[in-house]
Amino acid sequence: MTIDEQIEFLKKGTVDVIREEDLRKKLERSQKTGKPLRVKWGADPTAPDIHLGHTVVMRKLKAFQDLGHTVIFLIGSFTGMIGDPSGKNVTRPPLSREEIDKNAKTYTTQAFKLLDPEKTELRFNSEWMDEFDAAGFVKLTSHITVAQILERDDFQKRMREEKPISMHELLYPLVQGYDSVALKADVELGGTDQTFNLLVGRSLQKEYEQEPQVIITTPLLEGTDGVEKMSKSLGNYIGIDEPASDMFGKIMSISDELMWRYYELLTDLGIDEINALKFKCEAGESNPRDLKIDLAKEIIGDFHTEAEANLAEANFVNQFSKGNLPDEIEEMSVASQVWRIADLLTETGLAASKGEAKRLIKQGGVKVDEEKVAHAGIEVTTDSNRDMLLQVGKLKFMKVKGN
RNA sequence: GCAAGGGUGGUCGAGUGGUUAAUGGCACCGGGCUGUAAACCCGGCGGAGUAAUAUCCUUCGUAGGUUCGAAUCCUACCCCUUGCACCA
Repeated sequence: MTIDEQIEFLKKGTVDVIREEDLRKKLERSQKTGKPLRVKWGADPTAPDIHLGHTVVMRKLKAFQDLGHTVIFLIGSFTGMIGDPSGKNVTRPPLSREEIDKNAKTYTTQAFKLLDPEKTELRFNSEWMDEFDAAGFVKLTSHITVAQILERDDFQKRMREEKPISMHELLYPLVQGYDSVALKADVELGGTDQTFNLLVGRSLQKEYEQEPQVIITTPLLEGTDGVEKMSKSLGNYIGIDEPASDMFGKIMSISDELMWRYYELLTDLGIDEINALKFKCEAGESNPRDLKIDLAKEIIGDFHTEAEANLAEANFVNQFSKGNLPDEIEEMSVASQVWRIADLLTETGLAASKGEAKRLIKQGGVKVDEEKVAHAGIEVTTDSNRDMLLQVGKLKFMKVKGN
């Protein structure tokens, strides 16, 4: 690839590259000297579950690796105590060494589903942050001004709204920026919410007389609801270690509109290819369901085998397109007795409370042995000789047997 | 410490004595429709109880109190926020 092609390749699906000339310079030098670029990516050690949202930036890191560069996967073992200021943060209790190691291990195991371990360097920022004494740290803070830090959008916003900003929160961007100094990073990647922090890295590197890093930001992926950004706490995420069938189902349930966004940010298809698909879809030549199936298989392929992806598809078609029962249904045994149906639903956990069970029945969402339950007064008998099939809605199935 | 504002159901956010288990949005759940677990439409969304009603219980930071009746008024306490405090 020529340098121009490399830049195009690296720019796809990003929001900002600051600055492109710097990137070109670095790429050229790397090509000439054969020395790979050091591409930094930082992660918080408190939330080791990677979801598709994280993979947007990870895919970009992979792109760098494909060009021969080195990814530095930085675990913010020190910064984790602060938490990136978002307005709601409070100081977090420091994690123990063991917890951090454990989370880091989970993190890397998941990350290496996409990244090449051979070209990845794992680091922790407590390596250098723990070295600081108070005097040293004060000295570090002297490299940036209050005004510079307060420029950050959410600080501005909180000042305007008279919301609190704790002193330690101001330190977060500073420490993250210093990490770039310590690592001599050439490039740092992050979501658009990281722009400010990444820029601090640039200016600190200048302060320390290093060549400033190039900053590349990627969009924040919307979660399955299509509105909020994907996050675990909002429950709108698709985790990358979820079973293929779960991933398949979740991807099929995103809106048709959101599908395009996922195509753009979560697959290797080029923009032109995606536009072609979109065009065909609008022209009625292909239907969104099939495109969504392709998308699901494409994404699942990154984290599971092809066979698993195909099986997930087959199960989906079987269950939802054809309305058949799923292949695998959870089994459970309960006391052999006469049950009022609502009691059995709560006993098996298919309903959280009797009130909910009755509501579900009233709304026509409960079936026993594929027969709709008419009202909550119905009684059923469990015994050990046969399985009774309970069904709540379209997704919950259970075989129940007396013991 | 002083002054002011605030703590409501998964979340955001109304509500300042009585049809308030508490408007509305979001999330979520069920049904309908469909080429999709999309969109759209309808319904639900504290617990117990009933076939269904009835009924009962618990809930608006905590604990008391006033009242026939309180998320709403009073008292104390806890927590959060902003401002003030020196130079004046």
